[in-house]
Amino acid sequence: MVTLKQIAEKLGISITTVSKALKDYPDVNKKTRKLVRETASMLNYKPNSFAVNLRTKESKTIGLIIPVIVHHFFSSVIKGIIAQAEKKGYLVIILQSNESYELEKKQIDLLLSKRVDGILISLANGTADFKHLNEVIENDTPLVMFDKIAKVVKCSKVIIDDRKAAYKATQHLIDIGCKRIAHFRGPLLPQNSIDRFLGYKKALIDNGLEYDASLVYICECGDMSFEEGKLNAQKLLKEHNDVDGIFINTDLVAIGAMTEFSKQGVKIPEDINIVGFSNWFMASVISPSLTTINQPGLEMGKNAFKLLYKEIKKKKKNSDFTFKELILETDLILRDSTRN
Amino acid sequence: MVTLKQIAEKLGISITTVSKALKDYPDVNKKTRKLVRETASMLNYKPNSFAVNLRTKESKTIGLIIPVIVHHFFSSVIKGIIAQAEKKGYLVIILQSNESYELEKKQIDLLLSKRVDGILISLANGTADFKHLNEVIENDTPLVMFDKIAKVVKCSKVIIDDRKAAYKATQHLIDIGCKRIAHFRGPLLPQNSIDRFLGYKKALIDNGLEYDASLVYICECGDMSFEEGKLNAQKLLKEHNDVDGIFINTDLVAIGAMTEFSKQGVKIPEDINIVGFSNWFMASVISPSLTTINQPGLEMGKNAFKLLYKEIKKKKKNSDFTFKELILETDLILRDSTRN
DNA sequence: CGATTTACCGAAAACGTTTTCGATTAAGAT
DNA sequence: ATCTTAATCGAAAACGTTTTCGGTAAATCG
Repeated sequence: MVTLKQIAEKLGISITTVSKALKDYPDVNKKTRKLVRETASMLNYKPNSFAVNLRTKESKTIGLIIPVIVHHFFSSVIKGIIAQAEKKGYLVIILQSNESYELEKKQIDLLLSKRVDGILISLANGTADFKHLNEVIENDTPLVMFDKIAKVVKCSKVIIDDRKAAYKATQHLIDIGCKRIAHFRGPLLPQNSIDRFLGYKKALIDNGLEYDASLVYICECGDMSFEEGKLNAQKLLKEHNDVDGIFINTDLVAIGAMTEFSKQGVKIPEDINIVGFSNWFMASVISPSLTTINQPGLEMGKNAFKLLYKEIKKKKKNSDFTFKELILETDLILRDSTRN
Repeated sequence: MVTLKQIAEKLGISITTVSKALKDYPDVNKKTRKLVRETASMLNYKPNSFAVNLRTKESKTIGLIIPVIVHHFFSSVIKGIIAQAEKKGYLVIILQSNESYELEKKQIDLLLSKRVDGILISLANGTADFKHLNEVIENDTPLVMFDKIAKVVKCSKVIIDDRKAAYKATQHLIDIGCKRIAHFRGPLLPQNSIDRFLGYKKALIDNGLEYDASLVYICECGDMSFEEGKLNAQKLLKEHNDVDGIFINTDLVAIGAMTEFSKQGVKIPEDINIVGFSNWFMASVISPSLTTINQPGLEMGKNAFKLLYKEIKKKKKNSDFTFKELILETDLILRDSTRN
């Protein structure tokens, strides 16, 4: 591997001058600059990034912690982040927390010890304690959270208005005439889950419908899944035969439920109307296609990186920075799982 | 940020001793070792990885270049790689080539200049030139390719036997009585596409069926997609009314085709039997569910990293290394899109 | 008791940059 | 001829670690 020193020796000048020439410093002769550049590219010189990192105290690398990777929404977010980061010359290290708080903690530590320039995170469902995140902030490492966030932590965030979106979804069910609307809410903890539930509840009450807690199905299992949808559908059919609409926390669960319903001869949307959440690609492809809320993963990823980037820049200039909370718009996408 | 120097000063000993104590060198007194460890953790010391990298000439980081991220198979591969890497203390930087040869080239350069310890890559559909890959090898950076590989390049590889799998898929169509079997082969270039086509062709010939080139549909567009399936299905219906089976290059295209068929009143599997490829999760969920070939993404990712890791280790020890080509098993998964 | 071994410690070089601060020379001004 | 200014270069420190190689003192041995 060729170094500045080798170029310097070959040209009979100092390392300093070579370094400055390559960075186009005005205090080196234009002819020398040209000469240096030429021999550098001739020798295929590439700066040793380890040395550069050490000297400049930055690695042009950020860390990303995400609950799951094999997931339409999250992989879209990843794509958005990587695309935006590449534009600004940043690389991204990806870690999967697997919805585990313990792993998440370790991974934060790992990233801090690697001295990444910033951290992007979407929380695991289980994290209720935020010491590790505050450690990042105390460490003076820029941090931005997206989608699954903790409101308490003082950092920038990019989210959707889950409550509003859930309200919109439920309102749609009411508008098309549903009277008994159930809700599959998924796990208890994450803020999204809570907010979507609250939006659902508020829509019912605002429209003069009774809120019945027995119509809300919680997921005991750790991860949202197809199976969960099937199980909840089975339970629902046993316990309530008057339900005519369901607002379901996430598309995959909705698809599981639909599979179970069609297996048991329950017609969608004739017998039960279903609205999902996220707009997975799959939702447009199954039959009947699934009415759902569009969750803009790509945009979320891009914006999360943009916020992080701003903070990194500010930190470098030592100017102070105020946290932003960005709320992205969502749309209700009408399809065949709800009647018009 | 606390450094070795600060610990040394606090304890009145040398930097050397502190460093050695933290690495449990036998030539430092056990009491000193303990003392150093304690004050280090008290001061929350974390080694400066920039300095460590520079000194040890390794970053414990590998690069991964992948054509697309939002993709069931590829995101599974990513998960496998990350999981395995984490076990061995490696981090992974992910880049998306977006099926573009130009981008792929730039990204290779980027990773080399970042001095990653190794590179994992699945080729873009368009890459027919392999200079950039040979550059990696000349650079003495361990390289392993997976799934979309170039046979010519001298490095380790992990793949499936696309030809055999395609043969198996086509044989299944023949076994259930299909006489006119079409093939949607996707783009021309990548090796997988070629091999799957060859497997399809060989199965026909081995079974005494005529190979008809007009039954093979190529994709003009760059990326395999749902739309491509629809388009090909439309064309097929116009051009050939006697086709009773199709082997389709990838599940997403198959699902697009099925959507078009059911829209046009063609019944599956009664009128046309369909076999896909990859076993996307979606394939099990749509109706009718899709018979397909199981492509073990997670395993592929894990094994790709394992091979890379071995090579990295060997390189460190300066012992020589022979490239391995790992071929993973695939299964035909019978579902409702083919009759039994 | 002198010689050898053992246990423990530290000085210093090295990794390859970046950047500050002088130094030198030549040109221009007086 | 002297002084100022501009143009061009380089020495050296610094970033924080790892590791080699000696050095000292105490312990062991003959």
